[in-house]
Amino acid sequence: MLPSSTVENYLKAIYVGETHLTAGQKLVPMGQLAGALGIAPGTATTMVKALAESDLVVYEPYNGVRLTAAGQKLAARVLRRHRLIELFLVQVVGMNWDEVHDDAEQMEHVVSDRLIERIDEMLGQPEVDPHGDPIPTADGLLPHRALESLLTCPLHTPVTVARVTDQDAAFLRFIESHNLKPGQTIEVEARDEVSDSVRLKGPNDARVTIGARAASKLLVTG
Amino acid sequence: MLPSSTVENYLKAIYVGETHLTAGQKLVPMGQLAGALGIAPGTATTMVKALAESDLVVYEPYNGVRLTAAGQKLAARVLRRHRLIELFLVQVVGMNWDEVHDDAEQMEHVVSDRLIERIDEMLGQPEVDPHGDPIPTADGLLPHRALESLLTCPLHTPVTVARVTDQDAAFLRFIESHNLKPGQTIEVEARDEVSDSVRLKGPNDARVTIGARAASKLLVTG
DNA sequence: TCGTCAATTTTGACTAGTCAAAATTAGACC
DNA sequence: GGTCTAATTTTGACTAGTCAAAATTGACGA
Repeated sequence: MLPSSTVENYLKAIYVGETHLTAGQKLVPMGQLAGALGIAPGTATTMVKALAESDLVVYEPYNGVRLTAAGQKLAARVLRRHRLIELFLVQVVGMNWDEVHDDAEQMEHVVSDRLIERIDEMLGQPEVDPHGDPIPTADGLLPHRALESLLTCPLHTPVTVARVTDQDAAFLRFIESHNLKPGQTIEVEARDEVSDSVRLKGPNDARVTIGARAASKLLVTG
Repeated sequence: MLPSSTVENYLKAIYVGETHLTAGQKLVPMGQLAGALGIAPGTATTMVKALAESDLVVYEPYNGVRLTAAGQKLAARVLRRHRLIELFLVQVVGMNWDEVHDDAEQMEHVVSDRLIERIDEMLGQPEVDPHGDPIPTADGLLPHRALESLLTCPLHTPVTVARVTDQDAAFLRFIESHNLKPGQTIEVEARDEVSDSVRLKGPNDARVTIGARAASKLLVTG
């Protein structure tokens, strides 16, 4: 049976949740899942039990949940659709990268495989979406790149922005207005623990100082 | 409150149903509505009563249902989205006209107004979709063209195909393979009551004979 | 006027998904 | 060990949408 939008959203949230687990953890806590989906905790419990019944997840009461191979495959499929659609809306339709998330969120559940593969073809089998998030392949593999954040990359060394891990529209507009979008070359000039900030040299030698929290969301390659 | 996909589908079906009413009729019968939506008759009754409660339709028990002004506006909006999306998928994405219906059917309920208006702009405020179906304007007006079908147009006179009123993929492929798509110029050479058929001269003087039922679905302008 | 029949409505039941609030549990702390 | 707390699960209830089957209605012909 084909999964409902709701099921797809649960799987996607668990998938993403798993990638955010801190070392040693293997399960996504129910509270976190409920928070990510914006639903009541009890609802998450009920639904996850049903997902476990369908062998899409492994559920350990009071501990949390993780995807089975089948669940992973479905989640990757949804993520693939989401990211291809985002890139399509930016590249082909000409929307801004800060306004495509919601449409992609809806479309990912309804468009046909044929349309998705047509989009993939038009875009030339892209590897990343407009935010630099990797696009799972058609057979469910998520290409992994080892990236550093602006909090950990070397100082005074040119690096290229590769990924922005926050979809908030206002944040994305900030990034864009300071020429910090993926592809741009920048340099970390200084980090300051006390003020909790990072000073950057952007293109055209423009300087910006951003908070550590924001800096952690900008991933770069050397 | 924003209407659910289900409500939108009911309104759309009633809207289309109203245009198919034979002279003198003012209401769409419940059975026809249920048939068009592929649901049980009782379900249609229940839902239509709810729609009446929201002042989207006027419901006369045992007689049928019709849209109020508010219902019409919503239905036209959905139809506009559907047809713009179909044209977009053909024109921009390069899909075939016989394979866009289902995607449009789903997408019409979920894409943002912003995306729709962007599409409208890309396509240059088109008036008709790939099947020649008119696209309602943003304020809910459905441009009307007086068209004749191949059953009523003059014989031995060049006419231009303007609209194909059947979304069935096999039918559309047939039309396409015989060069009878909207825009093509053809001529009715003969009609035969007894054999229930119509003989056409297509482009390149190709001859085709089609049934009256099929002929009634091809609308032309002089 | 009456019966018949097809269309329509009503009824009762079911699924998916959700919440609020009460009950429970695991783990941390003393 | 005992206690407290925060997270989690359970419970009961609700909404939207659906169906099958029984009951009703209205129109039509005899």
